[in-house]
Amino acid sequence: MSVSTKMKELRQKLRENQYKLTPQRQMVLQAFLDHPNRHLSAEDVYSIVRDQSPDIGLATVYRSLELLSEMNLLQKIDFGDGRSRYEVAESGATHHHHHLICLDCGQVKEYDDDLLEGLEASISRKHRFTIVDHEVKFYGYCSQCQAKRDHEG
Amino acid sequence: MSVSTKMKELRQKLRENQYKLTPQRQMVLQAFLDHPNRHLSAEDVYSIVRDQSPDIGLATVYRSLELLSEMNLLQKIDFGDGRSRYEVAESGATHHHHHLICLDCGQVKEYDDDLLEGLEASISRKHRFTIVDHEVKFYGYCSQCQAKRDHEG
DNA sequence: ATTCATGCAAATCGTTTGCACCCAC
DNA sequence: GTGGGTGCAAACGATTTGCATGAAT
Repeated sequence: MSVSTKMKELRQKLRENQYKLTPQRQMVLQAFLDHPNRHLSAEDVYSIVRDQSPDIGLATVYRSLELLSEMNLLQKIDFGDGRSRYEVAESGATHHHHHLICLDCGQVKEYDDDLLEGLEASISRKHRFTIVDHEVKFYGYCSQCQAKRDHEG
Repeated sequence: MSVSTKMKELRQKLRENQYKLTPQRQMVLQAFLDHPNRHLSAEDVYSIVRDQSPDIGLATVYRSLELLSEMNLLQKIDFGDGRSRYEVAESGATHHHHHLICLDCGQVKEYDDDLLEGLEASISRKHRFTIVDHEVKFYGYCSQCQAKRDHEG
């Protein structure tokens, strides 16, 4: 649970896959550790990392994000806003959280999911489809924006 | 349920919103009626419509897709393959289907959803979030691709 | 030393937009 | 007739790629 746990995981997984441990890759992962509960886009990461290391290239950020996702250190998510976003992947394989996306302010809330595991099994059987992952998004209005809407009629 | 039902709906909704009924808009909708159970991208529609009307512009297809979605005749979906896809929207407001996406061949199967309505209510209450829509995707392997994988080990 | 990673700029791809002409109303 | 719609080409924004240099092993 210490700050360096994920970083050690990075070190180890890079070695396993014969990739090199570069400062850029560490910095990209660190950006996520420094901004928990956020869903950073490539540009977000670029701007965070550039504060510390102005010479880093945006392409390197993209390449690092892809690599970290392949190694399951990051999870790529798509909120339909035209750019990919990423978050630190949960270690436990199947049990992850999903998102409540506000259609007004764009805020993304997380919610923990337990209820879909059973559903998976029945769908899997019924459709002869081996399910390895699922993704659930709820669209609506957060309490603030809902209040706003109530006022405006 | 006849072929022209949706087309009449188009005519009516265009009028309601003071938009004009053009052959291009009709042809775009017709492309979906002629290809049921498919999830057409803008390029797909463009190539279908161009057979009949070679002078149509891709931009017009995009503009029609946007308009038809706004009027809830089409539903925009995102399978994360880098392009937006569309399908004819279900008339009943809340009850729609979801998708099983094969990670190998990319095939998309549909499945009917009944079970999430109850879930919505409890999430809505717990998170103070007014839910207006949801989207569920299951990722995995269709029976053919699963068989292939079993052979290859 | 070797191999892989980086930074930069150019290329790519889906989608959007500006504009002059055209057509549904 | 007029205002919105179209086709075309150019612009756009996110992401990818080619290539020469640089750094981790």
